[in-house]
Amino acid sequence: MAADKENSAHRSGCPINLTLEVLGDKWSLIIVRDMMFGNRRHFRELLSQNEEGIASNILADRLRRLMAEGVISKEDDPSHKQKAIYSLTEKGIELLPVFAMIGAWGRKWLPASEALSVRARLLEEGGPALWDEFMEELRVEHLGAPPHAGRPGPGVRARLQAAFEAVAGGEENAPAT
Amino acid sequence: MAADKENSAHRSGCPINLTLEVLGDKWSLIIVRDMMFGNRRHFRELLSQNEEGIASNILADRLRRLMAEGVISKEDDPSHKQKAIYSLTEKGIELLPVFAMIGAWGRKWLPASEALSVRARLLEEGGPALWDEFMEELRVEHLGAPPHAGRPGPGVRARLQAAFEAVAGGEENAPAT
DNA sequence: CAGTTCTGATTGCATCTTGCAACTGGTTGT
DNA sequence: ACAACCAGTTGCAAGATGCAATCAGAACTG
Repeated sequence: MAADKENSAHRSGCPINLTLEVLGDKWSLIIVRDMMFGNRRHFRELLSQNEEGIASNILADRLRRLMAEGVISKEDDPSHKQKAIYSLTEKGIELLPVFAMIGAWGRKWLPASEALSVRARLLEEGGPALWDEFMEELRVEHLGAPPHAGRPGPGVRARLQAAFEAVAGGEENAPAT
Repeated sequence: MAADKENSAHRSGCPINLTLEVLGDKWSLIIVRDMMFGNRRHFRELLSQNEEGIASNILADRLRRLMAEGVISKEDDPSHKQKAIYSLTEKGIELLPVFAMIGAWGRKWLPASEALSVRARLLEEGGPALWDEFMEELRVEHLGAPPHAGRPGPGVRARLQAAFEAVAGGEENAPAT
């Protein structure tokens, strides 16, 4: 049923337009963000731990669309017959630079909260080198790629999370790890 | 001017979420794209020369929202008592890196047409240096900033347009200058 | 100076999308 | 057996979108 992906008559062949046709709504990128930076992989995690309060039918619909577009994938959780694990594909992982730029713009021009801006700031300051390191990490976690040798210490997400908690600790309840 | 920007009860203070609340729909970025890369400054130009066929009521609504958010501004055209000129603000101009990243992703992962991908490719290859040059150019055109001395030859948009026409010339009718 | 065209929009209406709350069928833990 | 948990689905109201027609004022055209 997901075989018909190309026949849906795009508005135009412009790369920006095509991207907007896939991701141009208020929820799709929020879900990818939670998977990427919050490491949420199950339906319930994406539903209940979502900062913005997504509805379950919207979540189900967007997960379906993102799968059809090949941005994420879904497998059975071997430990729980009923649990599904959602993963980013390479196509999804490579949205990281887009997030970095969007985060930088939002941090500069919109009333972003101090705590939630820390990740964006670090990602911006780290530049392409940090993005590459994070993307490598995501490939290990989501695609099962072999881990890079000679890269000890906490991963990029752990570092971003630690920085967030250092700022958020005193002002609000920190979300579960 | 837009004094009531903070009171609209955001879903969350996350920079990515806030950006999506402003630009997360299928048309807003299309309009900014046409203003930025197509140099369209009038309602009619944005309406009739739009590749994707935006409806006039949607265009009017989005122009209103983008103005309320401070991404664009509107002035009277002195030559025509009825014409309005829309301009990018600094906030709007600084969306360029976001476009560059979105364009790069769309070009790589979606079925973008050859001709319409050329601009995205050049923007990607040019990197931050080219983006800065283009943003300076936009500041001159849209904000009335003094032009940089010692930068002769065609501007960035003209170069992107020339590259587009070189590819599109043989396969389709080129849009009017 | 009448008629046509051009300007930036607005209106009505049908259809698609979104949001909320309740609910389902099955699984797991006690 | 029973409650809690899992990934969703369903029904319905409200809002957003798309299309075509229309509008009023300003500007060219003869």
